[in-house]
Amino acid sequence: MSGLRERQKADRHRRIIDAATALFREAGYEGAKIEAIAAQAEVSIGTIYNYYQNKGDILGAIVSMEVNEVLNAGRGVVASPPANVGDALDTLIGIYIEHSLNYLSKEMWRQAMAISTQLPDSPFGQAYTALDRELTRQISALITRLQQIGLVRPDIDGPAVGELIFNNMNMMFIEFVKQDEARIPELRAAIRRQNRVLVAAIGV
Amino acid sequence: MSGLRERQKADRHRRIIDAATALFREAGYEGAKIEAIAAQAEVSIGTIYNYYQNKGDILGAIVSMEVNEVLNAGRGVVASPPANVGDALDTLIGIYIEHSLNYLSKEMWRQAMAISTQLPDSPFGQAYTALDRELTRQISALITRLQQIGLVRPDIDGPAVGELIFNNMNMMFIEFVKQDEARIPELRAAIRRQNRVLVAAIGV
DNA sequence: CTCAATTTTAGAATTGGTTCAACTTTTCTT
DNA sequence: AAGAAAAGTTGAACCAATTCTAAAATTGAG
Repeated sequence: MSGLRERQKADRHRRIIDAATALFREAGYEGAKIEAIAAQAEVSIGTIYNYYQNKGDILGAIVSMEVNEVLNAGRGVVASPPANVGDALDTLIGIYIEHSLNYLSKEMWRQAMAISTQLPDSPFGQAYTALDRELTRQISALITRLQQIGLVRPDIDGPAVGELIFNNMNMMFIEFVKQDEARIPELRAAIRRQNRVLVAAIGV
Repeated sequence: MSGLRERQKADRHRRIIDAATALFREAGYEGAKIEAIAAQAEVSIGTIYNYYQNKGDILGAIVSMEVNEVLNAGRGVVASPPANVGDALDTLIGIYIEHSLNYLSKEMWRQAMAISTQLPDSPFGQAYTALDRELTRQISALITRLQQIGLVRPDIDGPAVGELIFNNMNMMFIEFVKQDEARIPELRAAIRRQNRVLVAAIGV
């Protein structure tokens, strides 16, 4: 199992990701040449393509780590949400949005999203779709939780509402990363406004 | 004004678009090489790049025509909508979705959407964002129209609801084009289900 | 311990979008 | 109608992602 080859492989994986993370941030996705990533990771170009199918998959590995962190952070809110539908949603969405630029620049997000629609069947494309689904599920889970607490009407279609809220938030986030000058507070305010009608409709 | 040069220019534009449309459909976006488009349009590679900044802008020109047609078709619904909030929304959204694959394949949509997030400042990126905004406006206009008719409560925030509905529909459409096996009736049914809560909430 | 099988690496070759400097065509001026 | 200026065209050269194949390293059987 854990022979020399295994350790070397893990080590090379880490070196490639570290090099790519640094270069993507410094030079942007397009600006980070595979040759440079290979050089910085002390690995050949061929090796990179042995580990990742294409440049996008390297970015994908980084994005996946980021989204998983966000999902983790969200679990706390679902477990014990603020005692008010509007605040509960705003808190969860706030976690998603506020974390989003910790490790990834807007340009990296743009590229990641573009690749996931361009190549939906690539490893990263599938992983990204799965992550979106988990985020949707988490929002639906929050609605369900609020129904249990008695803050949301029990006859509400939780999954449908969760999808609606996630899809709207996601599109708003896409527009947000497309505009370099857009700011997080305005994004959150816009989403709150959009959710208001819904919050009024589903609250007891 | 309408000298020889103008006519030649218009003719070359048309030839390039015709060649690209044919080749994109035959070989897919990636499969349609610029060299082949140039050959079929009886124009040199350089000329193509004189008319369009990059390959994506050629696809962009085709997508824009398609979306404008859809916007036009939607105007009729806004002018005289079905006498029921749910049906009105479903009819408008139905027009968008049913028209969507008339000229463009799913693969072409994927590429177009990817490019618009990847290069939001390219001519096509900006045009695509503008088209999305117009679609959003049209949905909001429908809500406003329904308020005038007295089918939607007058205190409802029409623009916010329009954004919510468009953003949800758009994300659903993105997922739809990402899956080659997804079918239009199921897409429409899923969107109807998501909109149901909202429809109930805004109806008088 | 040795060596053949297997896995992995290296980097040169390929590919296809994009750029650019030289050449043509059209238009304008007189 | 001639010549200069402006506008547009051309395709070979460039660049960076990806592919391919020969060479190197690791493993495990005997």
